[in-house]
Amino acid sequence: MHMAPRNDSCKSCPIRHSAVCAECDADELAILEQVKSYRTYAPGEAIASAGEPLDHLSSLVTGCATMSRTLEDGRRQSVGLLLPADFIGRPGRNVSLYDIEAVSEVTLCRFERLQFEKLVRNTPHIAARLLTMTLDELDAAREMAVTLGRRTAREKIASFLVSLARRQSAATKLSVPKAPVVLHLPLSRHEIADHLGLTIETVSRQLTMLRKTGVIGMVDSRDIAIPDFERLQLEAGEDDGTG
Amino acid sequence: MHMAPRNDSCKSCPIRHSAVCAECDADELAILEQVKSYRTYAPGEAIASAGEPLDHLSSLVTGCATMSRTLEDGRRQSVGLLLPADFIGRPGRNVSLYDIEAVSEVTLCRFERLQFEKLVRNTPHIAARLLTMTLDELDAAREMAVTLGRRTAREKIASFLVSLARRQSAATKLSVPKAPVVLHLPLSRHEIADHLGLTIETVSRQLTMLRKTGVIGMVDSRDIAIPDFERLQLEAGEDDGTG
DNA sequence: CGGTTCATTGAGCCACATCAAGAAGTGTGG
DNA sequence: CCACACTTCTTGATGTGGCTCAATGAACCG
Repeated sequence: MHMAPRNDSCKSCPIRHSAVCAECDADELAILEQVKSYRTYAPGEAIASAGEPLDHLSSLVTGCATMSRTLEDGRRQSVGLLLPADFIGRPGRNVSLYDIEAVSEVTLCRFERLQFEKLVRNTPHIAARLLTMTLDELDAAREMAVTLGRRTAREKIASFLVSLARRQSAATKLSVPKAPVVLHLPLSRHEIADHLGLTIETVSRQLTMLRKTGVIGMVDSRDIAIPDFERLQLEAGEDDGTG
Repeated sequence: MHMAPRNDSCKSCPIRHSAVCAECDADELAILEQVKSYRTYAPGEAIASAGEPLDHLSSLVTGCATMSRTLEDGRRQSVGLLLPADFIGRPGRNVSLYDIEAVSEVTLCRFERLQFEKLVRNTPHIAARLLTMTLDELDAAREMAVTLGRRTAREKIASFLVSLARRQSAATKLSVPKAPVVLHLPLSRHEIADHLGLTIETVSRQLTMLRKTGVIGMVDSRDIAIPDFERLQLEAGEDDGTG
């Protein structure tokens, strides 16, 4: 629970143009500068817990986190993978419905809840951006539901790799990853399993199946080579709705 | 594809206080009155199709619809059950990502897309309400992900009944359904199966299991009696995140 | 009445879970 | 530098929840 970098300028912020502040002009940014604060979390550290108060709203600046629910008997399901620019928390609610856990070292750009809610009310650029981001998350959550409900283990793994590759290349401005060569997995097998509603053993087995059939290559257990992205999409049983 | 009631007054609208217009004042309502139009759909009729243009945004006024995706080989997964007050369509996108299908006779209160987007920009009460509703849908979609990914068939069925009972009693202002006695299922076995990532046979079997163990009673195949709501919640493996 | 659709029930099977055992990496202390 | 513990990943053997296939029943309708 260490405080992080003194307030860096928003101008040099890596998520300046993709986070909730993306549409803000210079004046609005100046206000954000005044009320924001950074905080970092170590890998494995809890950022929020289901049912507990969450009195800051934040943007994830660097690192990776998961959002999950654990049932009484220990079954866990991830409901979202948080990457840079993703927003954490819900304006209008001071309790988290999910556990949010840092997977790698995470830096958040935080706003005190009441202050941020006031900003949302008074800053149309923030409200509009927040709406757009929430709608995008909703699409992603529904896509997840299709995967969890109807895809096979193999398709789930392939889908996961595809969506990860897409998000990674979106961050580097290539909307269609032509040859991302190698994809780094931010999650362990266990975390992937929880994300896809599988067990670690099934995740491991399906990854080796994909490797043995040449769909992917494995540099090491966390780095996946994708020689043919379209073939991977095919394995994912993708149906992007444009049919 | 028949046009529905001439423009009824918003004042007598059944979803006046729960739809996207809920927070509007009299002046704002007057504007909505001018640009809205009603349309009804027969049971089974398509309201939108995945990948096809959707040039109206609407509120569902009466009836019930599903939102789903069908994969090439016919596997179908519902990603949402649309009931009165629910919003259909996404501002800023003119294509639907999902099939939306009337399950019963449906009446929509529709707005032409560009007009509505302008309203969102210029009417904070609408923008704020839309954000709140979108955040609620996001919570629901994530809850769905937990159910699809980690609950057993029996728990899925019980969860579904619980959430249906909650939504039904929310519509009638009781936040905790004390004894809703009998719950009407708006969906067929097939539609329930697609909603829960199961087959019709499993849905049928689990319903009879719940009946045989006394958790529910069946008036007929579409009407379920719930003698003890808490017991049903227990069967659902509910973990509402509050502790 | 037959035809059609929807729900239930049974028998058998299979994809994925569970249980169990290595293997490979990583960090710590001597 | 190695020995050891510990964690993560892989692989194999076996079990099972829910799917598939198939038949029957029940409601509706022309």
